[in-house]
Amino acid sequence: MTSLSVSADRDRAADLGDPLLSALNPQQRQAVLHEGGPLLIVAGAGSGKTRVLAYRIAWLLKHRKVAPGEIVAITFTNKAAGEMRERVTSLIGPRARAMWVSTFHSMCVRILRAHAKELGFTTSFTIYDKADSQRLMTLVARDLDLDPKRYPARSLVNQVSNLKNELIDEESYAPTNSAEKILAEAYRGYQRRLREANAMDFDDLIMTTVNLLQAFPEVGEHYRRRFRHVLVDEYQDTNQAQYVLVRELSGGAELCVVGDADQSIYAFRGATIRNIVEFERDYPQATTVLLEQNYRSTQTILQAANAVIACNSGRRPKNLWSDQGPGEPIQGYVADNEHDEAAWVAGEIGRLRDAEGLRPGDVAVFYRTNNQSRVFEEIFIRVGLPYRVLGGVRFYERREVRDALAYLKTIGNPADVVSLRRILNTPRRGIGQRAEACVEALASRERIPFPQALERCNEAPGINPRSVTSITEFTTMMAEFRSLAVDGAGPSGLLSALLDRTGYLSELQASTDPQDEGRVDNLNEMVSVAAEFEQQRPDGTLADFLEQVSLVADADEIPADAGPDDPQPGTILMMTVHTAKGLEFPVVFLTGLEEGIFPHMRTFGEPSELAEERRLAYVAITRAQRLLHISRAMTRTAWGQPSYNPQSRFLPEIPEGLVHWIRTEPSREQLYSGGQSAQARLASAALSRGGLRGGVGNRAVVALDVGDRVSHDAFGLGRVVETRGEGDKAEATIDFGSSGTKRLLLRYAPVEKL
DNA sequence: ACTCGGAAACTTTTT
DNA sequence: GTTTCCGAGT
Repeated sequence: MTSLSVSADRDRAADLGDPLLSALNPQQRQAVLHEGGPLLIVAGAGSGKTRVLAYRIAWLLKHRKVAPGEIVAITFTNKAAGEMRERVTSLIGPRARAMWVSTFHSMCVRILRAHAKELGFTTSFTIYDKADSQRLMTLVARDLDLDPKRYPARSLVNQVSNLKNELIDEESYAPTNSAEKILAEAYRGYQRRLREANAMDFDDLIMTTVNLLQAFPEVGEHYRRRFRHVLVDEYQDTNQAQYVLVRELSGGAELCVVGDADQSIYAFRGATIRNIVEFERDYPQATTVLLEQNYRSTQTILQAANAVIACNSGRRPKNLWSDQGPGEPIQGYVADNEHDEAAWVAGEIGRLRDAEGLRPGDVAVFYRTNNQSRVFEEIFIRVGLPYRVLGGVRFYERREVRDALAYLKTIGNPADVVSLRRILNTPRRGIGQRAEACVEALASRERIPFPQALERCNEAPGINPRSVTSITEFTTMMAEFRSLAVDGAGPSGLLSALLDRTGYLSELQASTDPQDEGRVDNLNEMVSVAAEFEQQRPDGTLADFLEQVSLVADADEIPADAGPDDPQPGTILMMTVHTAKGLEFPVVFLTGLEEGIFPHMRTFGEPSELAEERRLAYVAITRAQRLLHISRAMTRTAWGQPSYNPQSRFLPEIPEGLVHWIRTEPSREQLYSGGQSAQARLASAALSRGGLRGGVGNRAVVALDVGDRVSHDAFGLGRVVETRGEGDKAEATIDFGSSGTKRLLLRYAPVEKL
């Protein structure tokens, strides 16, 4: 669209006098008003993407005579879907409820449930998550007598997942070598078992929907006729299967996709950046709108982000800008080690709190990998700063919760063998491996499904009569639960009944393990979740409940935005950079900027993976609104051994003038004089006693020369290849043979000269 | 049938 | 260093 027509649109908006448009900048307005061909909105970080999507939908409903039922808006997260629905509702009222605003996966479940029969499933099919899939694949691999060392179930599941993301089903997969032939066999066995279990895994939800739309033309036609507008959020995160799904759905619709190639950080899950990069080739009639004005950060922060991402080659140039002015410089810190880094972060937060009333809730700490959170937790506890770690073990991944859900799944879908086998002997009721194997043998001999073999367990060859009794008791109990469900017991009633009747709850309550107390709490929470579900959806079925639980990772992990006037101090949020995507914070600490950490060691070999690490850095930087801190540690304990890491390549990519370095790489004199580090200051300030690790960094330095043979606690025997520096800074490059060649800072490395 | 101990692994994870 | 999984022992 030309700028001429933009101004024409603006005039029309003025004519209409609609306040919807006055809150938008010209590019945003163009995106909202665009009519006709496919639309690509390239939305830089913080450029008001969600607002544009919501306003566009509101505009469609209000001014273009589009009915809510003719719109489908697809997101990746439930949170994004919820936010979008809420924003549209606040713009145009409750009419918005008839729209389809959902995640890829829940949209697909909705379609699949409606057509389950055609596909050979019942409407209450079970959705398997990664853990379920892995258990199922373990069964398949055992069936095929695969060596679990050479073909771990984990790896097979991942490979199958990749194939499904490429829409290659088990029939069309053409193996070309022996390893692939094994994979093909595993794939077929896995799909057969899924069908027998009346279950689909996450990737099936997408692939099967595509197959459905393509194999049943009248079904595809139905949805193409229904949807006049298809909108897709975070388009850079779509994989091949989702790409085709969107194509199939939008055949008769106006398509609008929003995304930012520079924020594509999920390639490892199958997302392919090509979908957004090649949008204009896929859809030659496409119009592209570029949103570059940022409403989140200071110009300083944006300049840093722009400079770093510009180092990626082959990208569409984009220049984020802000009218907020330069703001404060970025604060940089080079720490001695990860404890010192954490101490600096803690000290800085304390200082900002005292000096300018910063609330902990305004602060976020980012790191590349989860294990980096520990040192921060330690120091925050010690100095008394309130914090929360995002993204640990999730509620629905806890053992007791999964057990309870497995009961519900087995009740709702008797064919679900993975859930059935999970609870068969949980809590312990004397049905061990031996008994299970006997039933399994019966199943394969009679060529009947496992649940049926369980019913006929007395026929199982070589089974212990005591096991038969236990199994009969178990199957009777499950039948009772099913009749409870048939008689109208809701999920919460069923849950309470089974937790009680199975003895699961009483076993936990009787336990002396302190962890089990929390498990009881979690199960109570589970019952509350179920009760809440019944209240919200009185006619919701057990399958509906299980669907919600399977497709909603965690409802409210991130506390609602408090806002600057909130008297609540809030808590510091700690998370990986991946988790931070889509969030924003007044003050951000981006930590661990070291080669091997960020960018991660595993990405070194692959330029495309390094480019993704850089995008990750870009995402991290653009989360900061007002003040960004960046830091790195000279040495860091990894896998129990200290290692020296040079600065991250991303650091020198930030223009020098933007960063104020509080502390740089210490000179030798400073190292000798000891002081100056945040860790040392914190220790001398006597914030606590005894907690600081005295051992680290105080090792006597071994004098080494090239050619010396050494022994290392972890790496074993090695030979010195090169030495550099002296005193506390002395390093040596040592070839450990099969353990690889390492560069070690001798002050820290546990090496002995032989 | 269960428990304990040693070996091995070990990025990121919206569904 | 920490966690997870498998196998041997009780």
